Amino acid sequence: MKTVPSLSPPRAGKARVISGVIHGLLQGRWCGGERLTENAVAQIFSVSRTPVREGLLELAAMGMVQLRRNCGAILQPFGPSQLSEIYAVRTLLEVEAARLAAGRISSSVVASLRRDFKRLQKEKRPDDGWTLDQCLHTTIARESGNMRLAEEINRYTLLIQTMREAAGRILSEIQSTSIKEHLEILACLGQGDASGASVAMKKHLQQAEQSALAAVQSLSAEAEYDA
Amino acid sequence: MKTVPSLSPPRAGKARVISGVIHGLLQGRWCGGERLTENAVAQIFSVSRTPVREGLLELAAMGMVQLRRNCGAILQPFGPSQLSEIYAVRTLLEVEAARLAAGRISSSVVASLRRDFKRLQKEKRPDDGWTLDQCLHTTIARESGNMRLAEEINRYTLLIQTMREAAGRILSEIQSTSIKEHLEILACLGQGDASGASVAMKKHLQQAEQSALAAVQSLSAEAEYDA
DNA sequence: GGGCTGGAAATTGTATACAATTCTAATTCC
DNA sequence: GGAATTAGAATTGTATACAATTTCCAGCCC
Repeated sequence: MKTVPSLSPPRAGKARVISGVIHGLLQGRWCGGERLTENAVAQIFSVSRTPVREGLLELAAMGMVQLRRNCGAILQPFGPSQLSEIYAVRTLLEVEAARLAAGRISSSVVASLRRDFKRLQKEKRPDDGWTLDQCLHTTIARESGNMRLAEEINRYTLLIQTMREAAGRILSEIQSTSIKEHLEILACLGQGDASGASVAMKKHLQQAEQSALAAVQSLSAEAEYDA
Repeated sequence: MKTVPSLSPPRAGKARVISGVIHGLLQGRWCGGERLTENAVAQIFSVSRTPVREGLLELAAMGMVQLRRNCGAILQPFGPSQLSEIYAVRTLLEVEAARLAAGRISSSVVASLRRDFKRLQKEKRPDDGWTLDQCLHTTIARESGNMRLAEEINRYTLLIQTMREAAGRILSEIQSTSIKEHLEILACLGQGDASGASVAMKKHLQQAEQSALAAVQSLSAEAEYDA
C-alpha cells in the first residue's frame, strides 16, 4: 500500500535540532558561552530529549557546542575568527589531499570533472556550481589514497554545507567566479604536478574563505539590524 | 547521606560499548565489513539500545564504524594501513600546531614542561611518561592559537588513548626512550624555532607510529595464535 | 523463467518513564 | 559570621514502548 508522505518524517527531529542550533548561532540569536540544557532544546524544537541528545552529540563533533555533564551544552562562540580557524584546518587537510592526489588520480576522472566545469561555464547555473564544487573536493579527498584524511575533509565539507543551509541563501550568491580556480587545480592534477595542485588548492580555499567571511559578516550585520 | 559507590555507574554503558567494539576490532575478533545491528550490540554488552546508539555515533565520529540507516553499523577494517593513515593525519595536524606554537608559547610553560620531563628522566616511571606525553601534545595544540586545530588534535590524542586502553597493557611498554625527542621539541619551542619544532615533532610522531605499529602487529599475531 | 508487486519481518527513529548523579542552597553547628 | 552538611531540585544516563521506514522474500503476472 502506498502511504501518504507524512508531514514530519521520523528522523526530522535530530536534523531540525542540528540546523536550528547552527542557524541560531550564525544569526547571533544565541551568543557563545550560553548554556542550553537538553530539556530546553527539546522544548524549543518540540521534540523529545532523545533526538536532542543525538543532535547535540553531532554538534559537539562539529565543534559548535561543548558538552559538560550536568551543565548543559555550552554554545561555542561563532564569528569571523572561528570561521578563519575552520578554514585554516580545512586548508591544511585539503592542500595535503591535493598534493597526494596529484600522483594517483586517473586522467579519466580529471577529464570528466573538467568537462563538467566547462559545461557549467557555458550554462551558468549557480546551483550546480555548488554541488560540482563539492564533488571536486570530495573526489580529490578520495583520490588522496588516505581514507582517514578523506573522511576528515568530508566532515569539513559537510560542516560548511550545513552552515550554508542554515544561513539560507545568502552564502550561495558568490562562488560563481571560482570556475577558473577549479580548472587550474584540475590542470595541475592532470599533469601530476603535486606542488602546483597544492598551491592552486590553497588559493582556491583562500578565496572561498573570503566569500564565507563576507557572508558571515553580512549575516551578523543583519542580526544587528534586526535588534 | 553517603551512598555506596554503585557497581555499575550510570554512564558505564556507552563507554563499555565504545571500548568493547574497539577492543574487538583491534583483537581481530570482528573483521572489517561486518555489520552490527543496534540490537545485536545491545545484547552483546547487556545494555539497552540508547547507550548503544550514542556509542555507535561516537565510534562513527572516530571513524571506527560507518553508519548506514537500516543496515546496521558497518565495522571499518583496522590494521597497520589504517594505523598508518591515522598517524599521517595526526602528523599533519600536530606539525602545523608545533609550527604555530613556536611563535606564541610562553617560555614559562616551556620551562615547566621541560622540568617535568627532566624529573621523569631521573625517576623512571613509565606510567607518568604517557600522561606527560599527552600533556605535551595537548599544550602545544592549545598554544597553536587555533582552537579548532587544537580540538582536532585532541580528538586524535583521545583516539590513540582509547586504543591503548582497549588494547590493554601491550602498548604501554615502549615509549620510554622518547624523552629526548620531547626535550628537543621543547628546546625548539623555547627558542621560537618554528621549522625546528616542526621537524622535531614530525620525527617524534614517526617514532610513535613505529611503536604503535609494532604493538598492533603483536596484537594481531596474538589473535592469530588464539585462533 | 524473469521481473514486479505485496506484505511481513527487521531495523532504525522517537517518545516517555525512571534511576542515578551532581549542583544548589538552606540549615545547622562551631 | 563562616564553613560544613544535608535535603531538595535540576540534569543527565538508561531502559522500555511505540511509530515509521526500509529491506527482503514469497507469490504472482507477463
